Amino acid sequence: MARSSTALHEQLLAAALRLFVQHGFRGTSLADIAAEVGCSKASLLYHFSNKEAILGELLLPVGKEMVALDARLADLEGDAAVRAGITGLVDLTVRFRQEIKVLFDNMADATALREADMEGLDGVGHRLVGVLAGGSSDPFDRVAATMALGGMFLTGGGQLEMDEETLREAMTISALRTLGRTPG
Amino acid sequence: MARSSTALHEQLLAAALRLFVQHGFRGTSLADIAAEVGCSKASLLYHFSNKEAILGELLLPVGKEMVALDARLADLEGDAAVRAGITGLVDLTVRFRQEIKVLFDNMADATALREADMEGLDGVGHRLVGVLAGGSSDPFDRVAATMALGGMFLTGGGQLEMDEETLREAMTISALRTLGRTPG
DNA sequence: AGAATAGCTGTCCGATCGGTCAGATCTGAC
DNA sequence: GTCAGATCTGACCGATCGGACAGCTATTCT
Repeated sequence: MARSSTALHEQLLAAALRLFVQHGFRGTSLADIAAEVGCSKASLLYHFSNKEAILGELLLPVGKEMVALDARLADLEGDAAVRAGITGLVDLTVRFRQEIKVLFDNMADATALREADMEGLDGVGHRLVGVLAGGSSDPFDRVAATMALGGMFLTGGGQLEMDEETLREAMTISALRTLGRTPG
Repeated sequence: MARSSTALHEQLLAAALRLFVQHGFRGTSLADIAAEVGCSKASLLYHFSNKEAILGELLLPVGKEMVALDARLADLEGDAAVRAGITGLVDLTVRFRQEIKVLFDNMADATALREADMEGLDGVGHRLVGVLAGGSSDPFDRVAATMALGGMFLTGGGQLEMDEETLREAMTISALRTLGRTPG
């Protein structure tokens, strides 16, 4: 077979993601990942320089998109910012269900992300809460914003099996409600 | 000093909780916990038969109260069940902020809980979603319920520093909104 | 055909981890 | 004082982990 090597690389990534979601980063050994795809541990370390590199390659796309969303929201204000924030977060959540769970579980371990150009990722959580709270620093608004944000992440990471369209709509409307805003 | 031994026992529990929240169960070593309170690893293992026993002693109270809440809700129906569910969850979340985070991070590892009389804990999450969804199996309702539930757990586990009364009120109202219900 | 390169593996290593154990120290009861 | 039991500790052990390395194989290029 011609490009079976590249195939293995992505098989390993998929297996790692699966195992990281199930057992956590620290709860998954290199041997586990290798065994999942039926290759040797040494072969795994041929494709990835070390364990953190797997995590990095897995989370870099999500991280980049979160930072991009964050930057996009910085130009907006008030109601427009809140709605754009929810739309963007719902989109991210639906597209990267498992990755987001892994990302937030292992934020502290993901040194690889910070060693990339991802320093911007650190404060993104707090800034998103700020946006969803409509810029308000009122405790009530911030709790609502944190709940909307947390709920989306947990719903996305959860094993809810339903068609993407319904999930998007349900998450959007529920989040708007949590923030005390009417849909539309 | 008289009962310094009992004091050490609880110092160890507090240190373990702190470290489990920060670095996770697997990311915390027995040596870390012992060092945090300045005693030897062997002394730690004198107070707790093994690492899981620490987790168990830390999570058993929360687990019991979650099962108790679950049982209490089983007798209710409709709107009353939803509101009692939210009240109960808010109460639990406020009282056991950190423990809940640890509980959900390490549900799979917490064999100790299942070895206690806590088998009832397994399905409690799904049942609570069912209650908050008002018994409905509509996908929309279940997403909203999951978001309200997830939001509360994440808000509670988060490091939001605010007075307990405000937090209770904000969480209750936000959760009711998420579920499309009017407060009061 | 032969060289070179990429892909893959078995084997080994140092570090760390959870846990054991025999013994030191301390305490209160008599 | 001394005895018993509780508390605490240093030293040690087997297992596991992340990672290094030298070599095997197959493909591709000249």
